[in-house]
Amino acid sequence: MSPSAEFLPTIQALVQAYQAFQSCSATHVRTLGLTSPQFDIVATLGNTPGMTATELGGKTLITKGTLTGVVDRLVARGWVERAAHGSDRRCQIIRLTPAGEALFKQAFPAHLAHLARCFATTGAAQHKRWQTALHELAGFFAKENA
Amino acid sequence: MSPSAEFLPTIQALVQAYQAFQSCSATHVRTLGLTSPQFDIVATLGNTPGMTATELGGKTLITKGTLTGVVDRLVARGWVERAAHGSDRRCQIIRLTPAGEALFKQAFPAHLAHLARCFATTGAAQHKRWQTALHELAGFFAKENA
DNA sequence: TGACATTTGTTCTAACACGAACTAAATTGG
DNA sequence: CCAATTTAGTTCGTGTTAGAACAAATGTCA
Repeated sequence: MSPSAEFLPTIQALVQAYQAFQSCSATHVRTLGLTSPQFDIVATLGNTPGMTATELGGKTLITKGTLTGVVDRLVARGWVERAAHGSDRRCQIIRLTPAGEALFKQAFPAHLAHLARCFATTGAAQHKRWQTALHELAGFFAKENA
Repeated sequence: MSPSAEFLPTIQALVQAYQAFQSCSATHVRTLGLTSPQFDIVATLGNTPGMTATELGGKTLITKGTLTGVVDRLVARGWVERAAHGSDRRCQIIRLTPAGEALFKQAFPAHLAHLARCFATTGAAQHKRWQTALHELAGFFAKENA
């Protein structure tokens, strides 16, 4: 059947690692009153003057169609606002409100600390190895899309 | 700000690798007329006598609440059926219909071949390294959940 | 300048995702 | 044997997701 399929365990491991991270991260983020994508956006906008939706989508890996809805909900909660772009009337600047800034200053370090606990016993060398492996792996999939 | 945060690039790389895979895989699966979870279920049920929903959810990493809906849609398309469990009336056996078997025999090798093309230039040693790295990584997140 | 193409963000549809609440069936303890 | 608990699967509410179609604004180029 399958010629060799030695790559299947790799894929399985990738999915498992991702889901384990997602579960660990999302569960904690929810205790802060946010969903994962919402946290992602607040974290990306923190300590910046704001950015366009396209730029924000690029950094957070959220599709533009999805981004509209996520930002809508953040706007509804008063953490984010849409402002006009100076020169391009198609664009908007999406940025944190003061309430959003306050949320960022509280939630971001809290979540960072949570993640740091997962990696308490790891060193820089291990991270380098992981990052190398993951970048290689991503490259093989990206290659197909081009 | 952040104490060290040397783990952030690792997480970023993990998310990127996963999304690259998802995108590459889902795009191809869609050309076969299936969504990713649907393919996952058909692939899991292929060459088996069927299994309970709990078992199926465990293998595919799909939550039971989600599984109901995905299986519903597969049943509606005539690829999957729910049968009574012999001894436990709470359980059902979820299994492929003949049409589902036919789909499996066609779609599974096709998708495997697509993935194999991504990894055409890799060897067993590289897969071993990747799998080791990913299992380590997953372990650090799973540890937190326990 | 003016037709054409590109870019930006929204809307729409279908599907997935997760937790929580729920029903029914089985299991356990006393 | 029966009450209390556990397990299996569905339903529900909210939110995310991707892709396609769309309108408005901008850019290109002859």
